[in-house]
Amino acid sequence: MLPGTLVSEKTGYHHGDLRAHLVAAVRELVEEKGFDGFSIAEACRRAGVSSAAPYKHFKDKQEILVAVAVDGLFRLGDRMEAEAAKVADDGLARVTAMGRAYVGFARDEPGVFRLTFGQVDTEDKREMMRAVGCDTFGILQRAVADCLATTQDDPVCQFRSYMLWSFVHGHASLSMDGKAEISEAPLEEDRLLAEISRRVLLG
Amino acid sequence: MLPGTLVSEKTGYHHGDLRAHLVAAVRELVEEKGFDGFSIAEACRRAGVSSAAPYKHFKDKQEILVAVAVDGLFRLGDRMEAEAAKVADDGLARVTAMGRAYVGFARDEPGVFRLTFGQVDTEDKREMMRAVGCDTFGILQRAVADCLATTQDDPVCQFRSYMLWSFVHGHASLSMDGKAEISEAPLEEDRLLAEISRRVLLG
DNA sequence: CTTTCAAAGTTAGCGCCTCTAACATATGTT
DNA sequence: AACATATGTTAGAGGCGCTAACTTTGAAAG
Repeated sequence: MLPGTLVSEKTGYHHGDLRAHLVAAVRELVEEKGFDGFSIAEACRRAGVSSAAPYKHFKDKQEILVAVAVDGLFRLGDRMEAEAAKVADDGLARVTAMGRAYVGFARDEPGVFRLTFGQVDTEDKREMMRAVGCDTFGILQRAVADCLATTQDDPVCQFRSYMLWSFVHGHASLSMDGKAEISEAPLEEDRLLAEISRRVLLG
Repeated sequence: MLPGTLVSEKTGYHHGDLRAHLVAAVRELVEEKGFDGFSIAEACRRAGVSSAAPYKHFKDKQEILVAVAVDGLFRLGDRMEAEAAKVADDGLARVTAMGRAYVGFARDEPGVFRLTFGQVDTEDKREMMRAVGCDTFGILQRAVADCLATTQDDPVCQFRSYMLWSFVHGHASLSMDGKAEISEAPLEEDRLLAEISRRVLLG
């Protein structure tokens, strides 16, 4: 079965697709209770299995969280591409749209966002997150290369892509839980994102 | 006694200054094990008291973490001011120096940094963090106002201060655990920070 | 100097959590 | 049909957060 298709109901003893259901349950719980403060046990109750079941699919709690984080990273990438596809064929506008998608994701799923960009303990999982993160960052890099009329491996493109990423990631993190309101400036988000893109890409 | 002076040894039954010792122990543990994955119980062992002792000083675990976060925010502010004081009387250079201090703090104390800018559950504690965060952000705002030859309450100053904060916060977060290396560009940090200040303040 | 009392420790223990071991049941291959 | 494997189960060890009830201590009040 394709991963991520939550179709099968529990067929008596076996669950059907516990792995995906668990990831979904944990995702919900991470949003509801924060990514500390939730428990695997509760996700099990929600998925209708015993609290030992997850360990047939995951080594430990950390591995489940990584699965949720990877899933989140993919959805973030999809959202960026979708938002960029909506706007006209203008490089700058597309980059701005990606920023909007990024911030929107952080605001819609703060728990997953924090998980995705939080720490990972073990080395192999860090490597996995790095690989998937690389793909997602590549989406932005392509748009920037397009905008600057250069290639993705151009150091200038990479430098500016990273600047954009920093900017948007920072704003997303700060605005997520109201820290942006420390600055009393009335923050029109669209203006901010457009300004950011302009200053980085055309400066 | 001044807060933060960890002098008194345990005098038989009473500890002397358990509150400060606990905060220090938790700070260490948050660095060692991450801010999930550590336990109050372990901090107690390290401070040489029973696992029930903390609850004479703090309502719950969350309140201890807030204390560590607030402490971290103060130290971040101090570090920013110290780094800025080192450089010549040039507004732009000072802002850059503050960025360097911010990123340095994140790299030296990633656990505390994540804690400080992570979520807080209860409303009153969120309010406390907001107040202290406001003070710290004010340090940057003053430097920016100086640089733009305007006042702190000027909307332009606030807008640009926030842009700087986003930028630096984003870079700090991403570089902390190697996510910056996703971009393969050789990142000379000083150049990056200088570029950021320039683009935001002079753009 | 004694008495008293609040502050700040202690032990005991409940309920919940993570994770393991041993056992049970379904599925699919030969 | 028989077996192997994957994926469930229950039982339970060990750890943690937090509370209740008790104890020690230092210091203020008489």
